[in-house]
Amino acid sequence: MTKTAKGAATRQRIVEAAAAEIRERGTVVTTLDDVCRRSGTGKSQMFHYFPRGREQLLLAVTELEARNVFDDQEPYLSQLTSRQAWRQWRDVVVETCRTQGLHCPLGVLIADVGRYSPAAQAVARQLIRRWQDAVRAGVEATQAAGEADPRIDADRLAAAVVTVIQGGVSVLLSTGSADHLEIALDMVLGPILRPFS
Amino acid sequence: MTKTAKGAATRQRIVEAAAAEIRERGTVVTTLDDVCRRSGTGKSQMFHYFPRGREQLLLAVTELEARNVFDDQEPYLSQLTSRQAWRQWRDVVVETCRTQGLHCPLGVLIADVGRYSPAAQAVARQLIRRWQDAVRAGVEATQAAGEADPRIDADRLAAAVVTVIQGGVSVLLSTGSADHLEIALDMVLGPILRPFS
DNA sequence: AATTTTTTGTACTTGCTGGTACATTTTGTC
DNA sequence: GACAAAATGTACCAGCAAGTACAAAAAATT
Repeated sequence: MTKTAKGAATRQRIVEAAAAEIRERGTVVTTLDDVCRRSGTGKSQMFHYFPRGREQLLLAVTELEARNVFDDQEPYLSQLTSRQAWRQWRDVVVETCRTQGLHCPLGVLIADVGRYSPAAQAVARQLIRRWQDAVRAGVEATQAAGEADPRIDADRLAAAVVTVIQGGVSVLLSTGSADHLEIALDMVLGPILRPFS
Repeated sequence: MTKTAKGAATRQRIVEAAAAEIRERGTVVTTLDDVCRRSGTGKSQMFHYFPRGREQLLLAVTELEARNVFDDQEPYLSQLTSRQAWRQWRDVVVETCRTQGLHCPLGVLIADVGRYSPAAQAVARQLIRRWQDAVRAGVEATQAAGEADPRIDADRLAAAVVTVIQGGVSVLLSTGSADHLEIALDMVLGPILRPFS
């Protein structure tokens, strides 16, 4: 489909425009024409690079956002070895969600897109999996460093963390407040934030 | 708008048909014609009882579902005084979500409708509030009965519980599995499920 | 029974959105 | 520079879904 550098650039512009549009206004109300306008392209390109149309574009957006979200967090996640690092990470997560508010890509992604196309659902599932793995690795590293109770089940804790984040974002979407996220995250992270004796 | 019993009945049929349709197939793909067909009415009635159209209907559905969800849970919630009752409630929540799966009205509601109309958002917010209040009352009752650690902050725990449920449903929607819900709920309920000394 | 109000049926309009057709330009290749 | 392939511009189509117009039937009111 894409054979030249120019083409690749155009394709990318389209995906990024779509992602931005969706982040700002939501999936349902974002139209292909909006995306074309924003990316400075026409329907022609649209269907040239995404022959299966809207569905295919949404999938590409989903993948892009999944990458973005993960790349954003990765540097923090890979250094979770001390209680202090955890505390910092907690703050980053809450703050990111709070400021991005309704535009939280992860929220939009999983809540919105995932439900309607099996392919996008698979992407969402994979993102959750990776996210959870990264958190689990962090827990294990902290345990290995002797900074956390070794009796903590790292994978269960990680599962709870991603669930709580997802829920917090969800509540944020309907209430506009990140309080729930903060409270629940604190509670779940409790065992690892508090010193163990 | 509605002056006679017959009219009220029709109006109700419309809302219920819409709710069912949305539960089964989702908000985005549900059309007014679908609702008319299912309720055995015509556009004429539709706009007679909901002059502001689709938006107004969705709001009515949101309110209906909010009532339903809460009425379902209320009997359980009001009797949360023993650790055993909590364990039972936990099972009911998980099981309900698991079997209802993608059709979970709460999930659909808050994730789907809430984001697009301020009015619906208000309803969602109120539902969360009531739900959280009920859980908090349960925690306090359990503490009063001497079955739970009095040092637990009831409101924070309640906030975490609703967050976790919301998140669990959200994850369920994209992964199809209720495992996350179960794990996170267990973890958050930990302090109240385990005997304290 | 007359009349006014409410309820309902039918047919239509309008606007938008995903998607297509096809011609034209640009780009890479020999 | 010729030729093929890729990229792009313009114009269009088909369908669908929200919403409207208006008249007819059914109830309520007197």
